[in-house]
Amino acid sequence: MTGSLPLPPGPPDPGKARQALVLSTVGEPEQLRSDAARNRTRLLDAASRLMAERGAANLTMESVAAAAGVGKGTVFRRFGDRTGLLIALLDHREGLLQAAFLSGPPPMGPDAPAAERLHAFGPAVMRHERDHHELILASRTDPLRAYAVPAHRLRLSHVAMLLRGARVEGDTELLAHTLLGSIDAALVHHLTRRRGMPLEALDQGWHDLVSRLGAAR
Amino acid sequence: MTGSLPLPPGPPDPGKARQALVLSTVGEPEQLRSDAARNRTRLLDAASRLMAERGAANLTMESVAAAAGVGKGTVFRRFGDRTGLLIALLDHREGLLQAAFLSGPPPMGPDAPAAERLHAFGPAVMRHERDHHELILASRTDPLRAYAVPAHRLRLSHVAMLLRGARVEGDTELLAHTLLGSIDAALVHHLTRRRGMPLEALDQGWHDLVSRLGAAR
DNA sequence: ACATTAAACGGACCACGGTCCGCTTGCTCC
DNA sequence: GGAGCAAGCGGACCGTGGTCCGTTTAATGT
Repeated sequence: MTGSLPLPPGPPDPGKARQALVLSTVGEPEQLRSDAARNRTRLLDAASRLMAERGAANLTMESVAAAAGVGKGTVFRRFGDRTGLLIALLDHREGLLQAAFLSGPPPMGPDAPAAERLHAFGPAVMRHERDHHELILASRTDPLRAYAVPAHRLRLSHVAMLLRGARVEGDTELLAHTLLGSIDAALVHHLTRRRGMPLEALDQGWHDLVSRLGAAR
Repeated sequence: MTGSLPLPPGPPDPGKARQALVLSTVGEPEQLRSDAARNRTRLLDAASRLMAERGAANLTMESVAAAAGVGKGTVFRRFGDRTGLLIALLDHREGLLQAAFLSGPPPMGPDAPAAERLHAFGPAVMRHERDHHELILASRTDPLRAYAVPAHRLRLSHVAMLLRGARVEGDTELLAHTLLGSIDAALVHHLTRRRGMPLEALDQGWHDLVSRLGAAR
């Protein structure tokens, strides 16, 4: 989230990085000049519409700029590059999922015991990924970039927290990475679409894995 | 491996897909016309040299073609696209690793018990990835493509086999995916380079994970 | 109101990946 | 060794991502 511009604006953030992560549910694009803010929303709307019409693969920066009625340079200034635009777009759609596990009702939300929340987390993420796979996959041009996306970092710290809450022993950060890896969008898509594995089998695999790591339901 | 051309030549493979996977240690580029074969090796040599000189990011298809003394079209004909070239290049370098776990000495090779082989597998893969991270990361443009690379499929079926050999219960294919995901090149690079985690901690995490899945050493 | 200035804008420009198609060349079969 | 032909070749061509820089504009201070 944060819609932080990849390079142009630099890091004006003095000392609240930690809070920024916690608060980074869904994008507060930090203050922009009025014209810039207006163009930002125009661009996201245009991109969203074009993607729905012609698919992510056919989404060109120039067409987005034209549809939003701005110059191409403006798109790059705002989002850094094509991937940045796609990530910003994706960001818009993470709100519900994040609300569900941060503050929603049990079993995902904070009123359920940690182990239960953990068990509920995987299936919910996989369904979210199924629903947005085109955008997610399209935004994965650079394999390293995914780890820097705030939405991913939020998931990671959330899972690590749940592991600790469920009294799972060991390096919880590493285990969280492993758990998230097992429900990675690309893997899920590969297994369900190309290999024909039903999503329920993946749910089962998730529960099995979580249990083996020591978080009984 | 197999260096099978992504699209142009089509699927002339009648009914030995399974054997092909098993045999696909390191590339037998199926029979090519003499000039094509010669150009193929020239191209791989040129690409390898240019990559060493200027880095993977600066490797352009045109420069490779020029360095090999062929036309640009030839490069695309042979490797399909840039990613195909990078994967073919990577293929060349997988030989030692594959030999080590397919037919090398214990603890990786076939003369050790399955659980022990499994424990030895992770650290070996991670070191291989560390040594070739630039090429591996550069070849990961399309997140789905990685699953289709024969080297990956070989690792997958190998790990699944070891899991069965170690009498691990459950969906071994799914578990193998999870295990491989936990030592994915991008993740390892992220954790060691960007997060400063020592590789030994990842080794430890691997042993821990394998043990929790039920393969005691 | 006006001056000042940093930020935003936009489109010409460039480099690279990928395609296309007319030409050439190495194989196979007589 | 020659004919026929599928495979290979190469470079002109095109679309798109990304950069650059001269111009415009919104905010701020007086």
